[in-house]
Amino acid sequence: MLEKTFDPKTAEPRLYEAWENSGAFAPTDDPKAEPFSIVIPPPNVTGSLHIGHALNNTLQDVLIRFERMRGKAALWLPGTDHAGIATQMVVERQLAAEGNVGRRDMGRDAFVAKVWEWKAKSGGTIVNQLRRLGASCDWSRERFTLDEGLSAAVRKVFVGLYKENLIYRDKRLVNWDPHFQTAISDLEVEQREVDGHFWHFAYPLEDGSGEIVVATTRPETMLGDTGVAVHPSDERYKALVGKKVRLPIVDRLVPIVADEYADPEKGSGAVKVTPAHDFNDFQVGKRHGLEQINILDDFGRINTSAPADYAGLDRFVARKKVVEAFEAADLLRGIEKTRHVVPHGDRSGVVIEPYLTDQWYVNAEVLAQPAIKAVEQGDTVFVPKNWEKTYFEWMRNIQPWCISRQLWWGHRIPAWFGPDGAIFVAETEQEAEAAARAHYGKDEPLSQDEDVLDTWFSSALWPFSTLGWPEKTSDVARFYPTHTLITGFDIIFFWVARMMMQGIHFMGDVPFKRIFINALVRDAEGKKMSKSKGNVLDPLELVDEYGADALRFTMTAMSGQARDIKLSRQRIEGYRNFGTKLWNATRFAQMNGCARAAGFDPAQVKVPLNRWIVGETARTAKAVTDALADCGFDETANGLYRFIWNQFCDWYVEFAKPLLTGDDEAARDETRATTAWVLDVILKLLHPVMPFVTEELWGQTADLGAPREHQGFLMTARWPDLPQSLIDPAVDADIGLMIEAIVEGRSVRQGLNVPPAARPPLLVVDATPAHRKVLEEGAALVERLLRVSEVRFVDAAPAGSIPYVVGGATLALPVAEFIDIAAERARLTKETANLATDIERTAKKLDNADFIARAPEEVVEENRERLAEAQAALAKLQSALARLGVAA
RNA sequence: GGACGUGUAGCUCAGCGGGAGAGCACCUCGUUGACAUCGAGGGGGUCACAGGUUCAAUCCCUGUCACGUCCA
Repeated sequence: MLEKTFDPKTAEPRLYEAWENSGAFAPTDDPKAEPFSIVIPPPNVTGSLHIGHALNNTLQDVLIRFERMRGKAALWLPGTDHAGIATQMVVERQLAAEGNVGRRDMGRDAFVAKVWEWKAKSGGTIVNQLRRLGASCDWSRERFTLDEGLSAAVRKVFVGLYKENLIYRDKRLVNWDPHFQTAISDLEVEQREVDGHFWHFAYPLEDGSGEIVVATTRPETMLGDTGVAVHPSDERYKALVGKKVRLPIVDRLVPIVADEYADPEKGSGAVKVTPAHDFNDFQVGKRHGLEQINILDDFGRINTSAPADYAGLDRFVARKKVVEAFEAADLLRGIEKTRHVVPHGDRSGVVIEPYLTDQWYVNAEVLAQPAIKAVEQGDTVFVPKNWEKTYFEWMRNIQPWCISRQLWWGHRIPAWFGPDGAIFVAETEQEAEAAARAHYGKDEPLSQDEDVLDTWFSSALWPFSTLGWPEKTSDVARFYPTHTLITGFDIIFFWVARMMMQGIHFMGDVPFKRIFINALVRDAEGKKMSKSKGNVLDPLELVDEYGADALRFTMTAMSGQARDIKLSRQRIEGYRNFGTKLWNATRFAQMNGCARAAGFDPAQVKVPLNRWIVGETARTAKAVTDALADCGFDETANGLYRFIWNQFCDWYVEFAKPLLTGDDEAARDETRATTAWVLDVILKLLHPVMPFVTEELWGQTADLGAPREHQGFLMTARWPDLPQSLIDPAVDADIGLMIEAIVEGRSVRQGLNVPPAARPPLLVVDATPAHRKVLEEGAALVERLLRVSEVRFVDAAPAGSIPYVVGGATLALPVAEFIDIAAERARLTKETANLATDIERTAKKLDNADFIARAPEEVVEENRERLAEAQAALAKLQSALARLGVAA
C-alpha cells in the first residue's frame, strides 16, 4: 500500500541516483534512433542555481525527457563556463579574505594554479544543484570551456579566423574597465542614467580677442583636449575656424575646427574635442588630424601627460581639481544640473572609460551575413518568432567585437610577438617558432601575447566544441547540428548570435534548428530578482520545501511565451498539491484492486464511463504531444492539470466508485483494468514535467497486475501514441449530461440552502428517450453525488418543486419545504431575465438579413439552436415561476 | 529618440473574429475510508481609452494613454 503522501526529500535523491547509475541519461546507441540534442547554456562555474536557471533547465529537461521517451537518441550535453572576469574576481576576493598576497604579487602561473585549485574544490556546485532539479543531463559528456579539447577548438578557430583576416589587431578606443584593468566589449557595458553636471568652461582665444565656451560632463578630459569643434554653418563662429585657443591648466594651443558633429542648438554650439577619451571625439579628431593624447593610466588615474600636480590623481579627484582651477582662473561660466547616460561595467559597476589601446578584434560584420541569412530562410527558427527581430536588429548593425581581455583566467591568445613586434599566430608555440624562423631566417626569442580571450569567444563554439570538434568524432557527426537551444533573451547577442556565426562558419551548418527563448523570472511584484533587493527565491530552498516536481511544474506552467514570470510560493504550493492529488488517486486505485489486465485493449472497453475516460485520455495524450513538440510548455502543464484533476479525479474516479464496489463483475473488472491503464498513461504523460513522483508511482505499481510491456524505469518507457478513434462522441455527450445534471442540481441545492443531509428525489419531468436512458442507467451515481434519494420519472413537476434545465431535459428537486420562496422567486426571475435578453439578442441577429447571408452556415445554425433552446428553457422556467406563485 | 512587448476578475495569467476562462485570494457549506496538501457551491470583469474595418471586434487596423525591456 502506498504511503499517505509522497515524500520528495527521501525519494528524489534515491530516484536520481538510480537513474544516473543505470546510464539512462546517455543517448541510446540504437543507430536507428533519430538524434535529438540540446546543449545546455553553460552556467558560470562560479555560479549557484538561481531561479532563472531553474526555469531554463526545467524546460530543457522536459523537452529532453519527452524526446527520449519518444524513442529519439536524446542527448542533453551539460557543462560549465570558465567565466573569465567572474571567476578571477571570486578567487581574488578569496585570496584577500584569507590574507594571501594579491594576484599581481603572486604572479600569473601561481594565480592560475590557484584558480584551478578553487575550481576543483568549489566549481561543481551548480552541477550538483542541477541534479537536485532532476536534470537528466548526460554527465559522462560533461564539458568545461577551459578543457583541453575545448581549448584546442578555441585555438583552431582563432588561427583560422586570423588567416582569413577575420581576426585582426587594431589600436582604437575600447571600453576600459579601470577596476579590472581590462578592455570589455560593447555588450558588457551597461548604460545607466545618473545625475550629473554640465560645466561650462571658457577657453581663451590665442590672440586674446575673446573666449569660446564649451560644456562638458567630464571636466578632467580637458587635460587631453586637442581641439574645439564648431558647426561649419554656425555664423557665430565662422570667423574663428582655423584660429587657436589656449587650453587653461595645460597651456596648450589647440585649433578650432569646423565639424558637423558640433550641434549649434546645444549649449554654446562649440564642443571640446578629446580624441583619446571619447568615441565621437575620436572620429572628429581623425577627420581633422588632431593629436590623440592619452591622459589616463590603466587604473583610471591621470598619467604624466598632464601637468605634474594632476599626475597620479584619481579621475574623479582630478575632475574636482580641474573645476576648481577654472573657477580660480575666473573661467567657469556656469554649472548646470543634468541627467545623463554614463557607461558602467556590468561586472565591476564602475564608470567605463574610452581608452586607446591595442586589442584583438573579430570582424563580426562578415561573419554575421550568413547568420542573418540562416534565420531569414528558416534554417534556424526562433520561438516565439518575434525574437528574430531583436536578432536581426543587432546583427545588421553589428560592430567589431573586441575579444582580448587583460585578464589571466581564460584562453591565452595564440599569438606571439617577435623582437621587432612582428606577430605570429599559430595553434602551438612550436608552429609560431617555425613561422618566426621562416620570417627572420633564424631563431629569435618570441613572447606570447599576455591577454586572454573574451569568455564568450569560447562559448560561441559550445555546440560543436563540446561534441569533440576539431576531432572528427562520432558525436559531431551524430549530434551536430543540435535540435533546440533553450535560453534567455538576455544573451541573444552575447551568445546565441555568436554561436550562429561561428557554427555556420566552421561547421557549414547552423548550430541549432530551433531557438526557444524563455521568459525572465521576477518576484511577485515584477521586480528582477537580485540579492541586493533581497527578493530572491532560492530554488533549492523551494525544492526542499515543496519538492522538485512542484517547482518544475510551476516553471513549466508559467513559462508562457515572451513574458515575465512572477513567481509566488502559493503557486508552487498549489502544484505540490497537484502531485499529492495524483498520488492519492493512485492510492485509491490500488485500494480498489485496480491492476493492469493482460492484453487490455482500450478500444474494446464496453462500459460507457470507461469508454469516456479512454477517449479523454487519447485526447489529452494528443494535445500534450502536440504541445511539447512545439515547445508549448505551459499548454502541456495546464492540459495535464485539467485532465488529471478535473476529469480523472473529479469525475471518472467518482463515477467509478459504485462500479468498483458493485456486483457486476464484468463491469468491475473492466473498470479496474481501465483505471490502471489510464494511470499508466498519465504517469507517462506527466513524467517529463514531474519526473520524480511519476517514477515513484511507476515503481510502486510495477507489480500490480499484468507485467508492463516496458519493465524498466518510467523515464525510458515509450511515450503513449493513442489513436483518436478511441474518442466516442456519443459517450462524451452522455457523460456530459450526467455531469451537468449533477453540477446544476448541486447549484440549485446550495443556492437555496437545502441542508446537505436532505435527500429529496430527483424528478425527471421530460426528457428525450436517449437522455432518459442515460439518467436511468446513471441513477445510482446521481443519487450519490447529488445526494438525492432516487431518480424518479414523472409526468409533471409538483407544485413547489424547483426545476432546472439540462440539455433537453427538465429536472426538478421537490425541496419546497426547505426553501425561502421569495429567494427562489428571485433566482427564477433573474434567470428568466437573462434568458429573455439572450433571446432578444439572438432573435435580432437572426432577423438581420446580412447576418443570414454572410455568416457561415454553422454559425447561423448555432444561433438558431441557441434561440430554440433558450425559448424552451424560458417557457419551462416561466411555468415554474407561475407554480411558485401558487405555492406561495 | 528607435525597436520590441504588455494593458482581460482583488492578484498572476490563458484565450484571440461568432455572447469571456483558469489558478490563487475572498464568501458560504461539508469529515461514515483516495486525498482537509480535500470536496461542493458562490460573488466578482463597459476584456486600458477613442476611432475604423466587418453581418459580427476582447480578438484585426489606426491613434491616444500607461507600464516594461532592449538599443542609441
